[in-house]
Amino acid sequence: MTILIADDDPLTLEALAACIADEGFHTLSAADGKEALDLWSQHRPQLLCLDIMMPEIDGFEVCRRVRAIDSTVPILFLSAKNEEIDVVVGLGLGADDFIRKPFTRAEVIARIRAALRRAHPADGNGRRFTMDDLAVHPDALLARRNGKAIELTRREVLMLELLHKNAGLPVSRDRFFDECWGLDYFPDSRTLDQHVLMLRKKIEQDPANPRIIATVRGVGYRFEPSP
Amino acid sequence: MTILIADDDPLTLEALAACIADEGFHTLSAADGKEALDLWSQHRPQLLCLDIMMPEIDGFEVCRRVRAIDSTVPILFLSAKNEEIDVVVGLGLGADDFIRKPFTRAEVIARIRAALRRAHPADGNGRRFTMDDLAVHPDALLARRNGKAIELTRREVLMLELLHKNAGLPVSRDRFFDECWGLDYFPDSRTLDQHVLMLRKKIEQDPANPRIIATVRGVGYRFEPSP
DNA sequence: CGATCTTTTGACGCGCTTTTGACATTTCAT
DNA sequence: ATGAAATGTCAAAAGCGCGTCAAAAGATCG
Repeated sequence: MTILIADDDPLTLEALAACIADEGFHTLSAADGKEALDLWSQHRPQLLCLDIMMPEIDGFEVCRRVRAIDSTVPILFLSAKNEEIDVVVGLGLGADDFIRKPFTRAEVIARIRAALRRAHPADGNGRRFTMDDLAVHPDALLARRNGKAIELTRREVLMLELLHKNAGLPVSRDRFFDECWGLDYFPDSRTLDQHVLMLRKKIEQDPANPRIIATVRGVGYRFEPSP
Repeated sequence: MTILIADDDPLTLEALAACIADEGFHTLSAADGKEALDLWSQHRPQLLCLDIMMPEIDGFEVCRRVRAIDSTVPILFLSAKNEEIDVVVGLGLGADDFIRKPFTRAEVIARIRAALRRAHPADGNGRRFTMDDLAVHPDALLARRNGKAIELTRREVLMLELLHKNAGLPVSRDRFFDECWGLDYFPDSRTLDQHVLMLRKKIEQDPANPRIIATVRGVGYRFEPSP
């Protein structure tokens, strides 16, 4: 698996390359947009991490030209400012994610892996877990009971994964928000309940008597595996 | 659980300490890098929140020196409004997260909890204590006798924890209110008795002859472990 | 742009938890 | 034994968390 990194600051470039290489990926390093395009056309890496601000050809332009030829390869942007992120979204460049500076090692790796999973669902096809008689395929956004498929949304899958990871223990409402939404997200009202409601309607045999997602009043919810 | 905070601005330091202490953590406050290092080596807190800009020894340097000895303790950085953070430093230093000023109370707490979860994945899972033949799982809001689950409310769990912490000693009614309700709470009437009544009904084999929660007339209640 | 799916929000009601006050019972000092 | 203070008990009231629905807002895709 090869990853192309482009950044005009040599120190950042080197640090990023080291940290990505540590995880077992091959890395290609480009110091500007032109070099990035050259390396891309020569090696066709499986993922690109582009700094936005680069001399001559900036990250946006690299993205545009790559997208003209390959509309599926995952492209992540590195950005220092919030305005830049807005631009990424606004331009509809087909960016897959952005990583805000300053970033931590763990965050970079996590976002790269997530983007790769989305791009190559086949690699994760084996990934699945069960909750009682429900088989959940997180990458396919699907669950199955008795072979019958149940479609799930991304957030629903995240919630099920979190519950499954903590089988037998209650997961607090705060943790749901932290891990399924984001550390800086604090919704006002009945958002979480609403998602639980939808989930129960989809995955419970009898949504009025939930057996997979139990309420723990004053705390949150719990998945209690059947014996 | 002890958290070290370092910031050279006394107002920020105090505000942070207050909001972290409110969540039930112990806090150590340092006004500069040197003090932070001293406190760290004396107390070995479980997490560090470091301001980056500090006189003499800055946050990065504190991190470097701590990391030289402990490579796993979570370290979060506080970064001022428009401060550009050195990406390379962040990547190389093993920073666990960055909190940008101005931050909200909820965000700080969420990031601290997330970092602690990553560092101690199993914490809370095994938390339990026994009171005679009753096994109490405080995080699950559950107690078990002979494998049979007894559901508890949060307040009931707090009361049992307090009694267990003071096994063999009477706990005054005032202390119950201080530790299970709040320091500024003074109920009018039979609130505490009522809760003891409910607890006994739930957890005593014979609620009329309580063996776990004994009354200490004129003082409060006591848990006397069986020999 | 509009169509559709997902997510968020506000209003409302139910039921569990907590609080309260009336009254019964126990305990201890006199 | 007797009365006062402390605690036990009960049932009703108050408070609050959660479930539910419908509608708005936002995202996604052609």
